[in-house]
Amino acid sequence: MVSVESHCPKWRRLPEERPQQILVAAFEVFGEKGLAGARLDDIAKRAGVSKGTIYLYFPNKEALFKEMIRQTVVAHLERTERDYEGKRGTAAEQVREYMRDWWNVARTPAYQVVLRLVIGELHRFPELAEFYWQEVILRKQQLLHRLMRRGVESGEFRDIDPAVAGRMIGSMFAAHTVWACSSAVAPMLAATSDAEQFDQIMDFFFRAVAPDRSARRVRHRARCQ
Amino acid sequence: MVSVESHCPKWRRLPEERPQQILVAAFEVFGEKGLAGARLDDIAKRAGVSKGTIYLYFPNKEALFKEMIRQTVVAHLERTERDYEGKRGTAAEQVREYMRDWWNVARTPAYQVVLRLVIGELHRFPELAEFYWQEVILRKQQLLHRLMRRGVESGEFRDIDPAVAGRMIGSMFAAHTVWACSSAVAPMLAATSDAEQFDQIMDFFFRAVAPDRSARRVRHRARCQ
Amino acid sequence: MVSVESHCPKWRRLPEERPQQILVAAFEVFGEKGLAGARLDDIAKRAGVSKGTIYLYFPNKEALFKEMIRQTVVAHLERTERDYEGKRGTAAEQVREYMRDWWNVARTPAYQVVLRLVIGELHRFPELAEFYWQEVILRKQQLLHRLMRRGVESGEFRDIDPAVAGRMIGSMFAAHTVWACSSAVAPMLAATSDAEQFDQIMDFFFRAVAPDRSARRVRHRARCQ
Amino acid sequence: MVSVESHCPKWRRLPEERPQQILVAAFEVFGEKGLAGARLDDIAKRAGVSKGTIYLYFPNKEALFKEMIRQTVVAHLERTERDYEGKRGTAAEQVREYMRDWWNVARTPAYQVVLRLVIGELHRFPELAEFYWQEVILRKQQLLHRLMRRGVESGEFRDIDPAVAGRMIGSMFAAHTVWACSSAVAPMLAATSDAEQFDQIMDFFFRAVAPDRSARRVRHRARCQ
DNA sequence: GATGAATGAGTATTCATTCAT
DNA sequence: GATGAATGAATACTCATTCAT
Repeated sequence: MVSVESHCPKWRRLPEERPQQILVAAFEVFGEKGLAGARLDDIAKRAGVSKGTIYLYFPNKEALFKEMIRQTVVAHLERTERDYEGKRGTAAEQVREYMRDWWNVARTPAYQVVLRLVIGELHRFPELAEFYWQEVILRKQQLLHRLMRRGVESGEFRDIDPAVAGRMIGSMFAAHTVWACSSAVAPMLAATSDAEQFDQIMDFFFRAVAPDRSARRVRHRARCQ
Repeated sequence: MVSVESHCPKWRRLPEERPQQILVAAFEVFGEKGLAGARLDDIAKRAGVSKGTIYLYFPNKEALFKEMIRQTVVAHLERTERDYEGKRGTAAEQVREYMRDWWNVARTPAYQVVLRLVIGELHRFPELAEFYWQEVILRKQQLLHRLMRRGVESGEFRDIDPAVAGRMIGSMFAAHTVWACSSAVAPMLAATSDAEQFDQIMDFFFRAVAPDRSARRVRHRARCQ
Repeated sequence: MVSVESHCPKWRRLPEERPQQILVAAFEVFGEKGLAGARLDDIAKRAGVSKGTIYLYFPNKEALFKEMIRQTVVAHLERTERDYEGKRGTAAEQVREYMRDWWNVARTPAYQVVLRLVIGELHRFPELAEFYWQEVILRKQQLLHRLMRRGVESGEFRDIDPAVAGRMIGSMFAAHTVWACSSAVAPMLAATSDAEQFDQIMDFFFRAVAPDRSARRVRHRARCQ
Repeated sequence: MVSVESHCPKWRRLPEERPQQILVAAFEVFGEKGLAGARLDDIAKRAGVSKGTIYLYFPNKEALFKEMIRQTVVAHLERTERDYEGKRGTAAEQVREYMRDWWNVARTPAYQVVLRLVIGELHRFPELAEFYWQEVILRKQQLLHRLMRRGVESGEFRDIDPAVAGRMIGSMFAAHTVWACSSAVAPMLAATSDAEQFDQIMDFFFRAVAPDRSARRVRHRARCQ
């Protein structure tokens, strides 16, 4: 978890855990109420500090919100980002393992809160959106691309564009994650356990990328770069 | 399009087009600012009525928001909901046609606005979420289930659980739609045209539900329609 | 008294006397507390309106302050600005009459409040300072210049630079006026009635501009232009 | 310069130059922002101490303000207050010399800052106003009275009430000084140099107090000193 | 019906003051 | 003594809601 002052030198030195307390409280309250709905009073109360103290560490409500997103996402990244390419196993095994990690993280209440906030309010903070894109989505997709490409080369997968494959599995994961935390569509998943959902997605995915019947070996084509 | 007073008898008769003007304006402003960020002044101004007039037709801001969602969704339903079972063609053809309709609707700016609002704020309005579930998601899924079941029975598709298949294609559609309107992940789709995205999803889907190797061949038609 | 909306079209139509009520209350509170010390709650209470109503007519506290100054000064101008040149009488008589008008106005509590505010806070509002200079000080001085010049030409006064004469009598008036409302120096004037003060100033002034002993007629010199 | 603790025993011993540092910083900040506009943070920062340290030497912001005024004024007094009665020269010469000293001091930026603060905010601090009256104004006027009385007795001046003469020249000086530092009326003085202004005031003054025509001639010396 | 002036509760933000270290 | 983190009362400003016209 990256500490606060590494991002913005204008915030004062943290005299212990104050910024973390505040961010934790902010996470809860923003998660419940959204950006506009959250009251600084509530955040302060939940953090066990006074309202003024928040302003000692964050210049305003928006900065607090953005830092909360940033830090949660960073924490998430650090928890999931490992080098899967150095690992042993078939490409399929690696993809499955990587997606399982992602799935586990995505089941986290914290992740779901961030996800809802990201979808609902990120478009108002372009730099934050850019950060999210660069550090979260792009990195995830790039790793997936590498794994898929290896699988294509080894003949485990058919000759699918890795970017398309990454997007497809990403889309299924993202939607299932949002649905899981959205009351509106939760009933759709009610009868299916988390583990089943994961297996269903992976099974669906592997079938879609399974090698064509006739060709075990795939020719490297131009678009695979 | 369902008229306003059918939902709530306490709203007065519509004496021309007042409620529609207001809802249209509300749609724009809520879409830009979200529920909490939208100001009734702005909605009134954009609707060309006075702020007080809004209260002649809607008891408060939340009701206006809910009615806007409801009506947009209803309009959307009416535009897409047709009986695909009576149609001719293979199950795959019918699925593809149905999904194309859905895709076209989902590309609509209006739909994307609703989608963002739904994800961000629907959890605060349980009855609305219930309505959304019943009238949008469930109906869509049930139709898909029927089409899938027919395809399975006819041997066009492998023996997949129709609910799972519906969920998978739904998840891909939903995520691609959200992404298209979310600045955070928009770059991921930038290089791919709408038509390509649709084809990629459908191709991916049909491969995943294709009958097993040993079973009878399914005629794949030129997938560029 | 110039009405409010003639200055700034962005303020809404005044639906009777609302802006005046507010300005009158603002005048009192600002006069007692100064710009920073005045609370909008107090102004609203004293005006008999709610706090929000103030914002219906004035975009913020500063604008209210500035408008109050502007309007008081304008009112003052309209009360004093007459054409003294068309009047009959010697230049000395006209000067005396004009200064008496000024004196009377300057004794007004309102004027003293404005004066203190002007000296204390005007330097933060350059446009307002410019307005004050153009509309109040410059106009007064220019009229004085004309009167003095006539007196010099007619031989009633010695060949004094009208600008200097205007500045001198202005300085005495200004200081006496500030002193009268300043607790710090009020004791200095305590023993002297208003009428006496006026007579003393005028007597002092006329002696200082009295023609030189030897010359009844004054030669027009270059600097009198 | 009167040291701090002679005024208020509750302030602790000065352990070097701390209080002076603070007062100097306070002078600058109060001068720029006024009483209410000045922030203790800024004063502390400019003094190079922590905010808490200010409270070691001054019980609160107002006391700091008052002490600053007091000390500036005292310093001013000590710089100008000399015994002019023991000096040689005519009364007119002594008046001129005394006024020149005053004028020089009044041109000081520091004095102008104090002047603005005094006019704008002194009315809220009656004891400070009393102090100002006793120590600044009264002492100045009394010395002027003595000089004037001597001049009247010697026939240099006409038989004018010394208090009135003192008030008149004081009023001209005060106003010119305020004007010089007030953006609102600064243009009025722009074309006239400091030295010219002084000469104009003194010339105007000496003419107004010159002995009547019939009385004995007063030697007017080259008024350009 | 329609208006828009009026309301006042609600909230972000500031800053003088305190006090544990 | 000195610090500066913490406090929370104070206050400008907003905006959903009401209601007299």
